[in-house]
Amino acid sequence: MASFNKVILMGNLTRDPELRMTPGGMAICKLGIAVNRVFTTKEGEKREEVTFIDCDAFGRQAETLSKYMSKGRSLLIEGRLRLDQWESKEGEKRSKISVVVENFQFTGDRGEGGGSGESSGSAGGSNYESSAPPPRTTGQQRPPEQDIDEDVPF
Amino acid sequence: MASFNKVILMGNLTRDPELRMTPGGMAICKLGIAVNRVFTTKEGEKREEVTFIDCDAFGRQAETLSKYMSKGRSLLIEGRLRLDQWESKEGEKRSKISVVVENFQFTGDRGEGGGSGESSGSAGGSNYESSAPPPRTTGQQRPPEQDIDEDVPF
Amino acid sequence: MASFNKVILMGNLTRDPELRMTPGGMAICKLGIAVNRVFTTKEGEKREEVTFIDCDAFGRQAETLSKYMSKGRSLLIEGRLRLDQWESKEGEKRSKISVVVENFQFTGDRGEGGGSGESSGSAGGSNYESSAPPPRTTGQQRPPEQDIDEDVPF
Amino acid sequence: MASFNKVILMGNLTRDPELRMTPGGMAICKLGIAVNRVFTTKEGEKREEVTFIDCDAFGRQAETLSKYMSKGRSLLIEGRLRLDQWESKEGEKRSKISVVVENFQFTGDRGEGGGSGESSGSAGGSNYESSAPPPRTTGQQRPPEQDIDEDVPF
DNA sequence: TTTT
DNA sequence: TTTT
Repeated sequence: MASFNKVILMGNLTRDPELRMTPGGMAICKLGIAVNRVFTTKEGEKREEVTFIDCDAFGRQAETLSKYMSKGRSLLIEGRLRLDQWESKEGEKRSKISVVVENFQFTGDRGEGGGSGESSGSAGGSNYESSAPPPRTTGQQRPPEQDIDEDVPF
Repeated sequence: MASFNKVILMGNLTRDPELRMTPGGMAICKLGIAVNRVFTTKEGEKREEVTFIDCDAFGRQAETLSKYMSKGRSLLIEGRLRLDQWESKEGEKRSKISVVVENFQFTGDRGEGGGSGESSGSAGGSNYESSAPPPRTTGQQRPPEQDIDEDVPF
Repeated sequence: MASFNKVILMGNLTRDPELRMTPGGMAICKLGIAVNRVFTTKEGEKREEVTFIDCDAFGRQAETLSKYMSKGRSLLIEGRLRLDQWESKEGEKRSKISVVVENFQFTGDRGEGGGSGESSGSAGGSNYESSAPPPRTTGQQRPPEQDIDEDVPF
Repeated sequence: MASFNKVILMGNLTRDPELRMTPGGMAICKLGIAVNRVFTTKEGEKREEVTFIDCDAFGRQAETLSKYMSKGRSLLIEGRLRLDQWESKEGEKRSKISVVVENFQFTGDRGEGGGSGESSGSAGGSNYESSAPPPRTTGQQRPPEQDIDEDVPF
């Protein structure tokens, strides 16, 4: 029953981010990323293998990504695998693996400096002895409100 | 400037969790975890290397961990490294690396089933075309409120 | 140009492992894993999302997995995403994301104890001052071929 | 008994790499890395938290890192936590957590392009039907010693 | 200070 | 094609 689902990818955007909005008003940013792997075969030839994968970011992360990212840029993504399943019009079952973005880092291959999907929330940790010290962590997606929610997580 | 800090550990608690409270009312759970690594030396001897590391969880995660975990139990932790620095009374600089827990999973070595540090938050992803589709993800620490926060994350 | 491709999954096998052999004599183990995610919607309903994903292990790891794993068992996998692309007989482009296993851990939901994809290699680290100190790490999944190549890795 | 120990860090070197040699002739590269985390406190102040951590790489990886890295450069490291324990001359027990490097990627904050700790080994995966199919993966960091051990990994 |  |  225990489960874990973590993906960490660094690569380059294969196209400009696409920002959409759900009927419910949630921003979604659709990204395509290419992750290269260079390796040498047993015979000593150099080869490159590319993994193209689609990623979805949500909420404020979606907005940030669509605002600052563009085709070709380098990005580090942390997220989880998600399986989408549907039926084609011909009635065949189809499915696709993509990545749900949970966190990201701009990585500066073009010298863009390092922005991140992290943000609000306070220190967390070393200084929690101080007066109002809500600990915190991986950002935007974990606002101060996080500990308001009261029900047991399982 | 880009940076990333991710730790994923699975091991056993070396002591019962200790629950504390900050002056500001934030719960902190202090954990000790032992992570074993078995390897075979060049000479063919089997050896075991143990890494003992202290971890801190916060907020509702702290409460859940202290409620359900105990010495010896198996736990999967996701978090980040944190450095604490201080001076000993003798005036020497001291420092210590620990782990700030961002997520966890009970792993059932004793058949305890799988609870998790994940919780509230809605679907996220496949069903975002639906009417009220707030995506969501890694849990407790990312409540629905996550996209309320408006400032740019960097 | 920098890239990174890491997946860490824990879940249950959806079928018995399937062991194959390449023409070149390399063992391949094909696995299907189900990774569950339980979450609570904004409206407070509990839901479960499952990600089914195919994984391939190679060499001695393939043999170990096929020998000790079976449908339903729990497994922790570390690996990388791989994209396979081909054309259907109808001439349509098809592609599929799977996971190449680089390391694994048996996780004991059924009390199976903890075996691992790690093996041979010596200490590495704390004891490297000793006489024969070749450090080592993630083992088994790195077949003999790997150390043939002697030149600079980039 | 199941265990897992994975660290992924991206940051900047705090000093030039230091290359040493063990009595047994194994190269060791000692690195200091600084990982920054920027966050906003509950009160809206921006703060930065830095984690300094020491890392050791071995074998050919050690040589590559010492050859191409220098103070200030950006690096992505994958590895595991290791605990060293000793006694001070005063007889106190001391310990220190560091990181054993298992893989790395040069990350181009200064435009250095992307070298990597990966190397030799062949495709792995998509092309394993071909004649010479040794799959491969995380390379270089796994010195020749690793494949000496032939028995089952647990 | 240490767990399986 | 699907596991707990």
